[in-house]
Amino acid sequence: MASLTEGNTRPVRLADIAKAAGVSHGTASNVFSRPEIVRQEVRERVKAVAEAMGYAGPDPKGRLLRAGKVNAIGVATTEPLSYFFDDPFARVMMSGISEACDATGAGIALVSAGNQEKLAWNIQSALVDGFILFCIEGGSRLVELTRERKLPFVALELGFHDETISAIGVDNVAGGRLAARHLAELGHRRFAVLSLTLGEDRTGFVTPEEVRSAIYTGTRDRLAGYFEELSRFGVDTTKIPVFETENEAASTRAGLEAIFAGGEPPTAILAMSDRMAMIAIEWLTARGLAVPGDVSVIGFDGVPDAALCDPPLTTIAQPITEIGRRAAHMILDFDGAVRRETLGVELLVRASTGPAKA
Amino acid sequence: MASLTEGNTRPVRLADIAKAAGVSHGTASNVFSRPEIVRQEVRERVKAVAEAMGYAGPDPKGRLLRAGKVNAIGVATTEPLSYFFDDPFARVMMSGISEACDATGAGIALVSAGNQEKLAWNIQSALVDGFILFCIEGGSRLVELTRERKLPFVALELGFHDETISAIGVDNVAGGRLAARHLAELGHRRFAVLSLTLGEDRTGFVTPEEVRSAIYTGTRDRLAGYFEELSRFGVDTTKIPVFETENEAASTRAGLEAIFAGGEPPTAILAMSDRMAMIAIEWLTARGLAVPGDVSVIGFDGVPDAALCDPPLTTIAQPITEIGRRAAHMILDFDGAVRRETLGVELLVRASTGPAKA
DNA sequence: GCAAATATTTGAATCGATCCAACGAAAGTG
DNA sequence: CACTTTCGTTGGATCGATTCAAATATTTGC
Repeated sequence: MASLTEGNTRPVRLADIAKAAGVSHGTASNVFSRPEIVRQEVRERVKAVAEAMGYAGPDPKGRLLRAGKVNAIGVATTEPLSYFFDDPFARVMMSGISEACDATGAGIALVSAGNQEKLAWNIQSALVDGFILFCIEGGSRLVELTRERKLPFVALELGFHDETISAIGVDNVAGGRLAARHLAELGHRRFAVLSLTLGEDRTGFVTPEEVRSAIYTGTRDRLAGYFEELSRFGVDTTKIPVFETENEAASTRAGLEAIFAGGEPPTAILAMSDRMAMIAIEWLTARGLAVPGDVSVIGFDGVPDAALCDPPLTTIAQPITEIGRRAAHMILDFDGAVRRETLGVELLVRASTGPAKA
Repeated sequence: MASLTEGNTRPVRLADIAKAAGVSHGTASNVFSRPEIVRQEVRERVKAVAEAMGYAGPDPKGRLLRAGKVNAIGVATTEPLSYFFDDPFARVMMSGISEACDATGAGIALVSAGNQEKLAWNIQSALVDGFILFCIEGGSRLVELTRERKLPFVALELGFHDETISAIGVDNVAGGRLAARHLAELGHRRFAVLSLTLGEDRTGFVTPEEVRSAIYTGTRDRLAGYFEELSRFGVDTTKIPVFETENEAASTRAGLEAIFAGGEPPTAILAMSDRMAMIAIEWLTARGLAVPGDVSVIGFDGVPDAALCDPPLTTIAQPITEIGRRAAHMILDFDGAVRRETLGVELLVRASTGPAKA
């Protein structure tokens, strides 16, 4: 009856099998990891014993310690885990990462955490060979934490001006210019910008000084691109309202309210993400303003949904999948070097932009 | 110069720190894992030494072996990894899983493999505390492989009639009936079915005998639901063409071609997935057939995209997020019991179904 | 000032495998 | 028949931590 009571018996280990089969643990190990070097008779006996004892196969936990390599790359963010499946930008990026991982047989471990403390723990204890960081918000902390693990990592979006870390991003200045030129050439002269965050935990209109001292250089560069190009067309960029949102519905709508509360509403909106752009289109339409009849809207990112909204969104497309693929390869083929890659962007003209109203 | 040559020096271990700081490794370990029980002076000294020597913190690989728990759940499929981010059904499901994992602080490891051999290896070596299996194709092999790991696991969709494994799925018979009744009540009498696979690696029209011997009971049950309900309305179900597809564009279109090649085209299509339903709508529209004017189409799943297509899809909605949540909890709160849960489905009437043409 | 109570530290044991130098046995060679 | 190969097997070392009973140090109480 003892055997019945001890229902919670510990699992059989390789050593147990070895002893029961009367072979050394070295041989038992070989039966599973390099069966070809073990004599057939022995191999079969050991396998039979393993089967009989209910052995689950070599435990990866043990193997891992010896082998050193996990064969998985961690993708980390400060957003909740569902971000990876809900956010269109993240999804396309993950698709690119998946592709590279599939090709090499590596796995993907998703790492995230709501609060700071858990984030630290999760980064510290993730079983991965390297990290890809989604530097959305709280990015600097994420980078610090990851740096301490002393594993290879890449930051997506060259958010911070830190040349010591590997990063992949797009030419934000060029993207900004492309967007601005497109609208300017359509005759627009009154603009408003829906901006991504410039620092942490901020929202609302921003002043030119705040722009200059921005932590997030990605945001700053897009803005710089917009402004540089618009000044060439003689637009007084100091008059352009720039509203910083959290890249979601509530703050974006608040921004639109604020922007359109003024006396001279813009005829074109430069949104720094497709998400904001789509929210803007919805808001404008609901307000009875025609897009692009009354107001033109241009996005940034080039997520698939942007092609499907009504009207289809004109936007600056990033090579999102390619960024993901490259990021994964940077980790998978890590050689110790710090790499910073900047990819090009492309203007995708669809139907949300049109000539300025006369 | 020796120090320069040995650039590839092995990383510092906890034991190195202990020695350098003149404490036992037990104490060194405590400094990191239970700092409160170490005298402040010692704690600070050890931390300083660690910092100076460039210690990356306790290696999770080592910790893991001792601790035994990974604190991550594996989600496995035989599809490529990108399936998790591309497929709408999978995405919603993952969202539910993420939610549960976020709440408990667990991580998610994505496991997949194109070929059989890699699949086996990936399942065997995944560092997880349990598995959630997406039993799409090759599901039975996936289940066998996973069973051998002797870790808790749940199959999504009670695909196989194996009462010994935990599974979560929906009442497919009820779903089939709901769909069939809806169309029958709209006056339809000529149907065609776009079916998910009944066995492995199959495609094309299926005979009633094949239906009876189907491996995938999910598919079989939906079909059974359709047929049971339609017979009540006096429809001769033996005349209904059932075309098995691979749930993607090419084979679905091939099915439609085949179905509409016959003399008496159907006025309503019962699709076993929203994906096929949406492909069908596209195909029909391109062919000049109005939906639902000429042909009504009903789907199955209730993925978000289905609400957005044109016309919005009438479908049988599964509580996808809830399934994901429950699956994750089954692993996270595993108690040794085999659980089989069947959730209800719901008819979502939108615009892709209408009265049969007089 | 001394015993008891409490706070720290130690070091061996453990987690579950893989690797590898060394060794014994069988087979091949001149 | 002695001598080298080849093939299989052995068992100790190692991967990098955590844990815990025992040893030692420090306080506290009287």
